[in-house]
Amino acid sequence: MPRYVRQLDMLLQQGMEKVSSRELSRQMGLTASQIRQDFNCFGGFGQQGYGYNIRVLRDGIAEVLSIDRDRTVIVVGAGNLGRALIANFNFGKCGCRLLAAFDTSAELTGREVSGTPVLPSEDMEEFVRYNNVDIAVLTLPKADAPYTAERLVRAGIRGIWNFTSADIAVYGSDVEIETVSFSDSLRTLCYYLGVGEDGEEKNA
Amino acid sequence: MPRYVRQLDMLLQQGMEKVSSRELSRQMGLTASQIRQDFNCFGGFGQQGYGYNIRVLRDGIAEVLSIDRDRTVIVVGAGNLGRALIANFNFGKCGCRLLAAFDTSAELTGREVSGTPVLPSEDMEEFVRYNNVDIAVLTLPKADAPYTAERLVRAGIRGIWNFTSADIAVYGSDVEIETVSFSDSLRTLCYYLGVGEDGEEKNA
DNA sequence: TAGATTGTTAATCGATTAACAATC
DNA sequence: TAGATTGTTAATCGATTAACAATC
Repeated sequence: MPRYVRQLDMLLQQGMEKVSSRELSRQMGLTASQIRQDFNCFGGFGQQGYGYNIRVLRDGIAEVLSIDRDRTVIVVGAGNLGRALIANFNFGKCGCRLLAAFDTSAELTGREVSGTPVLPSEDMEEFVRYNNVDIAVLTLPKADAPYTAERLVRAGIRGIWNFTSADIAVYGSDVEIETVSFSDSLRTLCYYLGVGEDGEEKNA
Repeated sequence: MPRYVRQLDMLLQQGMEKVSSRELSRQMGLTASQIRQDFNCFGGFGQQGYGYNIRVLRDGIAEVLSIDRDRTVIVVGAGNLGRALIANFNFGKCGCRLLAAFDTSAELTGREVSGTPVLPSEDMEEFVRYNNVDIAVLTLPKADAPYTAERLVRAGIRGIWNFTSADIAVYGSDVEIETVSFSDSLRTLCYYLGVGEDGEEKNA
């Protein structure tokens, strides 16, 4: 579903105003049928004989998906990955506002990265409580992840965007966890490479 | 599917030898039924009344998925994200071998990052051809992605692991593309946060 | 033999597709 | 009116689940 938002954003950027299910189907590799059905679940945004107004549709989906709700975010771990996200990732595009980053290293704290302050890890809980932070981005060493996640949950975090390969279990609390698994993704790619090599099915 | 490999690897690391479908189902949040069915597609690895030998099962799945085939990899773009992957991501775990990184910046080229040489972008095509590189990791600015992808494809790359938000279209060639979309992932997280807030369905 | 757990079939469920009437 | 394109229903397909006999 988020793919729709992404694609529609892209079309908006290109200055397009309307799009038909058929056109989108070509762009996204889905059936027109499926797209119409999906959009219809969200309530009727289309107009027969015309198509969909991209702006209206995009905001409608974002609304249903509760994107664009101005979530507050902190990055925990200002290593290469953390800094990459701070500097290059557009949090605003997802309705999120990055408030600060945290790190344990004295070398990093006190500085700013692309306008985002890097604060000492000790202040994290207080910051989360005081600023009512919604989401924590975990970009720290795997070993520190479970412990840090626990601290965040206790401080009242609502969602964890987990970039470590540690699997974060948060029993009992209703904190949402979204894990970005690089190895799953790379393995998927390797799998398709393999399929391409063999003649589809078996071929010892 | 790659999740199975990841979970089994984890169990191996913990020194476990066997696992039952029921146990795995609890760990992974799936039905035991589903797991048995999945594993059966790969050929019978289990033993009634005993369970599955983790080692045998893991290698069996990896075999079918054509993981562990010793793919060669280069990282294209040695910015924060590229360096984060070079330094922290375990390519070997996915059956991949990182050969080199490439960048346009003279400041970076010639150096090494965690033992991986960073080479000038001009040499990329030759390197890909000469070393028969399978996979290119795109961790460069979005604007440079399409052009660079084209160069790689012409040089004979077989798969692209795309970390940019550009969508890489490779018409005509059979190059596999796997895109890691941070914004899709974050939006998914935001969506679930929203669902948690409302009383499930409608609740204006 | 008794207990555990798989392999496999049949039943259920949901998602995708095809088709077409409704309507702009 | 004619053309385009949606909204929506019905048909198809595949994936998930439940159940149980086979067997270690």
